[in-house]
Amino acid sequence: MTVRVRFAPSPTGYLHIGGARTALYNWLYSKAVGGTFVLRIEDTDLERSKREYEELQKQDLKWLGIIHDEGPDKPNPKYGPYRQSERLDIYAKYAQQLIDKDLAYYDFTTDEELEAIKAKSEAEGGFAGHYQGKWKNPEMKAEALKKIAAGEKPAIRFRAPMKDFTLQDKVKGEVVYPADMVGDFVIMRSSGLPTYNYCCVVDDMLMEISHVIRGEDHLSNTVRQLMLYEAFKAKPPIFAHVSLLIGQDRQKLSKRHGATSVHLYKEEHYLPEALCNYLTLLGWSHPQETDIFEKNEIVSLFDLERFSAHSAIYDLVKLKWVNGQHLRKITNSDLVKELAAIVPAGHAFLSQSADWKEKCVDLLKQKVDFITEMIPMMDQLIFDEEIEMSDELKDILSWETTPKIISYISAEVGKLSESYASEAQLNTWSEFVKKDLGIKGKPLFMGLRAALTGKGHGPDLKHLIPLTPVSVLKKRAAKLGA
RNA sequence: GGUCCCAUCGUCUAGCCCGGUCUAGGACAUCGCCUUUUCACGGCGGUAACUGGGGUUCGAAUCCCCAUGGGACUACCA
Repeated sequence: MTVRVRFAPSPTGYLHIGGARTALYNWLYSKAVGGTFVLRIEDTDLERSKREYEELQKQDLKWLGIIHDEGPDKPNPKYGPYRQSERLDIYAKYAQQLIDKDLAYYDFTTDEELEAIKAKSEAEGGFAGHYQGKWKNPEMKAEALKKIAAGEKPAIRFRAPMKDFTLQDKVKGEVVYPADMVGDFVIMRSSGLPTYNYCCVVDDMLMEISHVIRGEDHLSNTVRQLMLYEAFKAKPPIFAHVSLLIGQDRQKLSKRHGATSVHLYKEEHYLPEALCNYLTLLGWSHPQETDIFEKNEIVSLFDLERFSAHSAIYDLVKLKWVNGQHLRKITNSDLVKELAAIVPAGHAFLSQSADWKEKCVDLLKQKVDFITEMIPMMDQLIFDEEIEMSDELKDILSWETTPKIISYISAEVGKLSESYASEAQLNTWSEFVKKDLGIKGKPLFMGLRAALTGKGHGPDLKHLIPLTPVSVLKKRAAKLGA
C-alpha cells in the first residue's frame, strides 16, 4: 500500500508548536515507510488566511528540517492544486453530486433563525445544534432552485445518516459515534466556500491520503468525515489522533503559556534538532527509551503503535536540557560557524584565530544550554575588564595571601609583550607563587584565579587564560591592585 | 447540558493489548556524594507515582463496571 500523509495547516498565523509536532509525526511516518509527505494549505477562511503566513510556516518547517515531497511549490499534476482556495470548483462539483443524489440539500436558514432554533432546542434540553429531519420535504428542492434563480444564496447541508459510526483509531482504538451525535451539517457556506470537515474529506480522498495523523481535537469531528466518505463511497484513510499539547495549568497550549510559535525558537537560536527531539518525545516513546536523538536516527523505528493516548504538558525546562545535550554534540568547527553567525557585528570573537575560536566554543559549550548564552558567557569570562565585587571575591581578597599574589601577577602580566599568555606561562606563575611566595592549596588557586580573572570561580584556568587577551589581564590586575 | 476521549513519580514516560518476571523501570527537575583544590560538564546515589471504589481471578498497574478529575467537540472556524 502506498503511504501518503499530509500536514494541512491554516495560514492564519505562525507555525504553532503543536502543529510542528503533528507535522513531525507525519514526516517521520512517511520516511519510516517510504511514503509521500504532502503539504496542503487550508485557506478557506478568507478572513484570517494570509499568503505571508503560508510562507512563514513553510520557512519554519524548513528550519526544523521537515521537508515535504508535494505541495504548492512541488506540485504533482495528479493531485494538485494544494491550496484549498484554488480547489473551489472541485468542492462545488462534489457538492453538486451530493445534491443530485439527495445526500445533501440547500438550506436558506439565516443566522438569526439558526440561533433561535438552537436556543429553543437547548431550552428544551434537547440536542443543541441538531437539525435532523428538518428539511426532508421533497418539494423543497424545486422551491430551493426557484429561490436560487431569484438570486438567493443558500448553504448546502449534508444529510447526516441516523446510524452509528465506528472508527478504528491507531491511537484511541475503537471509537463509536452514536447515531444522534451530530445532525445535518453545512458543507458549503452560502458564500460558496466549503467548510473544513467537507473539503478535508474531498482533498484527502482526491489526494489519496492513506494515513491521517492529526490532533485529538479532530476526534469528535471525524464522524462527519466518516459520513462523507461513505456518501462518496470512498474508503476512509487510517486515522491516528494524537493527544494534545497542554500548558502547566493543563489547559490547551496558548500564547499565555509563553512561546508557542516555532519562529520564536528560531529567533532564540534553539537547535532545530533539539526542538524536534523534544517534540517527538511528547507523545511518542522510543522503543529503547533513548532520549537524545536526531530525527533521521529514528525514522527506521518510528511507528504508529507507540503514541501515548493522553495529553502532555509542554515543559521548557526539559527542552532546555535537550538543547544542551544537542549543543554538546555539535563539532567545535560547526559551533564556531553557528556562533560567528549570531555574534554582534564587530565582536572580538570574530577577529580571533581559528584555533582560538575552536578552543573557546569547546570551553563555553560545557557551561551553557543555549548558543545565545555563549556570548554573554564569553564576554564575562574572557573579555570583561571590569571587576565585580561579589561576596565570594571579597572573601578571597580578604585573605592575607591574596594581595601578594595580585602584586606579583600584576607585575608579571605587565611584562608580557605577546597578545596571549600560554599555559606554560601560567604554570610558571603558579610555581613561583607556590615556591617563592610559599602559598599553596586553596589560597594559591583561588588567589591566582582572583588575580587573573577578578572572579571567585569559572572554568579551568589552564583553558581560560590562554584565551584571555593579555590586555584584559593587565587591566584587571591594575584594577585589583588599586 | 449532550457526545466522545483520557487518567503511572512535580513533569515527559516504560510497563497495560498477550494478568504473575513490578518490593513499578528510565529521563527532566530536585537533594546528596564523587570528580574538578573553583564553577560547569560528567559519574554515582536518594526523595518521589499505579485517582478512588467495586468486580473477575489463586493472583490486577495490567481485564470489566461505577465514581471522581481533566480535556476535546458541540459554528455557514480550521
